[in-house]
Amino acid sequence: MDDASRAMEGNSETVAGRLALAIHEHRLAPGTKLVEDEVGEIFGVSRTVVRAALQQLAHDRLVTLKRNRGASVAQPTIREAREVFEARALLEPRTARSAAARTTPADIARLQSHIDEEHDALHAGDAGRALRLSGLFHIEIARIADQDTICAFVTQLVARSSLIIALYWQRRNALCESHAHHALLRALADHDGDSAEELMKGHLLDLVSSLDLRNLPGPPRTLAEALGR
Amino acid sequence: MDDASRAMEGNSETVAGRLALAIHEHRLAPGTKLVEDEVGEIFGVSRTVVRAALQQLAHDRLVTLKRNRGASVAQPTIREAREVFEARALLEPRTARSAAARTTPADIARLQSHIDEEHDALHAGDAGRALRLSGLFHIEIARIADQDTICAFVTQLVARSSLIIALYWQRRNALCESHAHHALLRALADHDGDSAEELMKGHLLDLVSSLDLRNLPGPPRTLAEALGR
DNA sequence: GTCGGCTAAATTGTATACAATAAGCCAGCC
DNA sequence: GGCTGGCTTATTGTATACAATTTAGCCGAC
Repeated sequence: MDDASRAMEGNSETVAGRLALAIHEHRLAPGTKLVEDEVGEIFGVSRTVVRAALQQLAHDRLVTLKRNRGASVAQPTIREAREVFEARALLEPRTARSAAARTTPADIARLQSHIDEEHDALHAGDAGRALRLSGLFHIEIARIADQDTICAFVTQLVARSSLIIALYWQRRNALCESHAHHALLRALADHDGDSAEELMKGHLLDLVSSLDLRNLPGPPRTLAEALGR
Repeated sequence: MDDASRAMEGNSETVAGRLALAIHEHRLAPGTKLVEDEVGEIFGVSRTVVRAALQQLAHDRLVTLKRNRGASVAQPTIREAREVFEARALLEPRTARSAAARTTPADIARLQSHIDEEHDALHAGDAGRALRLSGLFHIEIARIADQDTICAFVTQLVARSSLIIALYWQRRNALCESHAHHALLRALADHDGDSAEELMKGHLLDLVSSLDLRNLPGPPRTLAEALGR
């Protein structure tokens, strides 16, 4: 707990952002207990601001908050995982279509840099960072569509997806097939709304199919595990 | 500030819920300043819990929170109003379709009671309560679809719609044409997903068209109003 | 008479103290 | 030996105290 790791701005948004980043990059595993005093000492702030940050994260479903029991990194159930991707399926394809009509060269450059950075991170072995950049790609598309409200929803869904991937990832071969993102980039550059919508729809289906959402081995193993032994 | 009006449970969710209800029923107008001490005294809790409640409402965009400047009931811009209804257009029609496949007689009864209560409230002159019940109808449909995640989004969007209606309502004739809701109820009862989706889509379009989202007379009248006089 | 800065009041931001609740632990009992 | 009971500790819930910031009003200078 050296001084370098603390002494940042004391506002709760910074703390929430740092925690969210750690969750997003899979440095904080689902189920990890987040004790207020500990977090506060790490960031050099009091419990007051830590509590505000945790409540913020709980509202985004990144953290589970039980009364008198404290906060933990959320463990989405299989049902919740399905719901998140169903919501994304409703929002993102049509949003990609809207984005295609508004994409500027600057947007293309930014998306391309995301793909490049993701590629670099993957080859550097930093899968967490790659995953986060992959999510940023989706958020960026919602931003290009100039829809703040939908962008906020997508941002939350992408963050929750990161937790879902941490729990239910199965197909370890192609971590984040940037192929799909590259194809999307092309459709956006060509202002081809039809293709963008279809590509996004297919991409999300691919994502879901890369998860193991069949049985219940993940979070609800409290009882099952105890009975199995 | 009699004792009857305070002395409820001191948790922030209760306070947030009470405030949200007041906003939803148009008893708290957009732009109203929410001073922490005042709210705390009204509900008989300390600023700590009031702050938590306000942050919660701010996350739902029902309240605007500016650093060192406090909280106010949000004043959605025209742009935000459009975005909210665009998001609803993406989420609700398809959700109504899903709901139609799962609607039970108990669901029908509950929806019917919402329509009836809305009718009663309207004839009793309680437009605020009618508006809230009208919103509950939409939320109930998302709940029937058994989609907690989408339901949470719809809940937030309905609440924000209430603020938008407070600011931009124009067509005063048919307050909440329960005709549309009644038709939707029929489609759900018949498990007619196609009709439910179409009816919901049309209903949302009607809602938007009943608003005056053209010029900028609403919230940004800070400068315009001053210049006009 | 108006503009500028200065002071005071009000309000929010943060930390800490205390109370309440839950979890862990040891002892005693069946 | 295992279980139950109360005690201890750790952690959260809430209130309050203090610091920082904004806001309003006022006085003085130009």
